Amino acid sequence: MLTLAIIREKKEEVIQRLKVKNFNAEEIVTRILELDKTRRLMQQKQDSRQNELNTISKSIGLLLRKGQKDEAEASRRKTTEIKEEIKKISDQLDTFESDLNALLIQLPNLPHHSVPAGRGAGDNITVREGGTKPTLAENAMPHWDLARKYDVIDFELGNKITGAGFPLYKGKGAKLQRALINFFLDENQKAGYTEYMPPLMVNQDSGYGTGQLPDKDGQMYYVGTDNYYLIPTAEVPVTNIYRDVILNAADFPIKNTAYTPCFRREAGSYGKDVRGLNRLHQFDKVEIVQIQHPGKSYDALEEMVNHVESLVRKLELPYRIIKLCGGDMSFTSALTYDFEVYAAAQKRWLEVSSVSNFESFQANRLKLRYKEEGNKKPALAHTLNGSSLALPRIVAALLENNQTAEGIKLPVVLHSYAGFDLIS
RNA sequence: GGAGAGAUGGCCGAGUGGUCUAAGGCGCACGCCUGGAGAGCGUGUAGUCGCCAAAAGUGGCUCGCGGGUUCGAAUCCCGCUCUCUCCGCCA
Repeated sequence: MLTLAIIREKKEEVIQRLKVKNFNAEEIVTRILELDKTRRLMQQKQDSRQNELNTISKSIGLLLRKGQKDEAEASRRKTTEIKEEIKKISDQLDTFESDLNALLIQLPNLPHHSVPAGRGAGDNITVREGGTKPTLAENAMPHWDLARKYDVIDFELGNKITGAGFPLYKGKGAKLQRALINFFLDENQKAGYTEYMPPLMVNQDSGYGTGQLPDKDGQMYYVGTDNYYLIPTAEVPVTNIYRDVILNAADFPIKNTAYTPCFRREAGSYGKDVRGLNRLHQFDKVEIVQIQHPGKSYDALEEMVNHVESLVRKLELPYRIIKLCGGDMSFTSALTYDFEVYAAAQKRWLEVSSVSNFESFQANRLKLRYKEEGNKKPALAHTLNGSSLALPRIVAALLENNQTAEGIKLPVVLHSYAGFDLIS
């Protein structure tokens, strides 16, 4: 969430910049500032009364030691009123604080200055494209038909075992998953990322830390017996490593990567969006996370984009990099680049990665800070993450784009990882 | 799942109702000493919300978390979480 400090100091700028995200913050910001002002006044009152009480208590101790019982008794009588007042103020303060917090949580992150205004996907900007779209034969099939033809993914069986959106990979289909995961992790490691294998369920604090809770709890699978959530992305556990942590400036950059299955309820999705591998309830993804010094986070973002681009190029897929407009960006992001690959049989662009800088928005919730040499107070760090990459849509594009009369030809880079070069 | 023990600062560890403003040690930083290093000596060593233009200073809060008792709680009471030991179960 945004810091109170920035709202206090740059009220108008906050309101203006949130308009880029089509968010009218005027009313909330005004109420926040009012509440904040009252809260501070009340705290002053409480602090001074508490100070009085502490002083009296101490003097009672001294009087009793000296044996002056009557004086001690007189002091004790004075405290009743003060205590009542403190109790009253502190109850009010609690209410104000939770009201204030409830409002703060509603404000989305400020978009970076370079983010274009816009309503939705139509206003996004294509930064660059790469690769070449293949020319497919007349009878080219979408990946769900190819998956059946070569018996590599069984959607019906997944349906039987669990339900829709839980495919079952088989034979070379399963091996291809493993190959892609290893390929991505190896590439990430070469780029300086440390590999993690985190828990797949997280507690409420972690869900709150990265922003999935309280608003998007309907998007996560919830294990009520133990009050845990299945992770929708490795971002949640891997970023929460640093919850309530104060780093040294010398610790930057922190670069972590993790492969995990991801679980998403995807309530409300339907139609061609969910056909085949296009949108699943369980899928595999390799994630990269960086914790950065605020002054370096945008360099890190570019570095991450370039890295993800190198992966897509090695897979020989036609792709485009898109800078999201304000209206299409997530609540928590300050700047996001999406990667899309072209699935030639569906003739659709499929999102395979989303690389974002959250600046201090997540860090504020996480209480993730760092200390600068010579600086007394800790400051919020910046967090970034991106997919590198999400598997199902990559597989969809690989199947569709590389279909030939002989079978599906894998890109060279995967041959050694998969142990085969053709699915037939 | 059953029984028991425990949670104190960066770390170890003392503290069972009132100079706890948390002893002592280790670590770290700085200074003195030294040709240099070490040893030794000295000083400092958290977070957070306020007040103050800011620094300095200063008030409140924080001894796992949340309540309670009391003029006063690290210390007493209740609830929760987590850790450890033993038993049971188990890939």
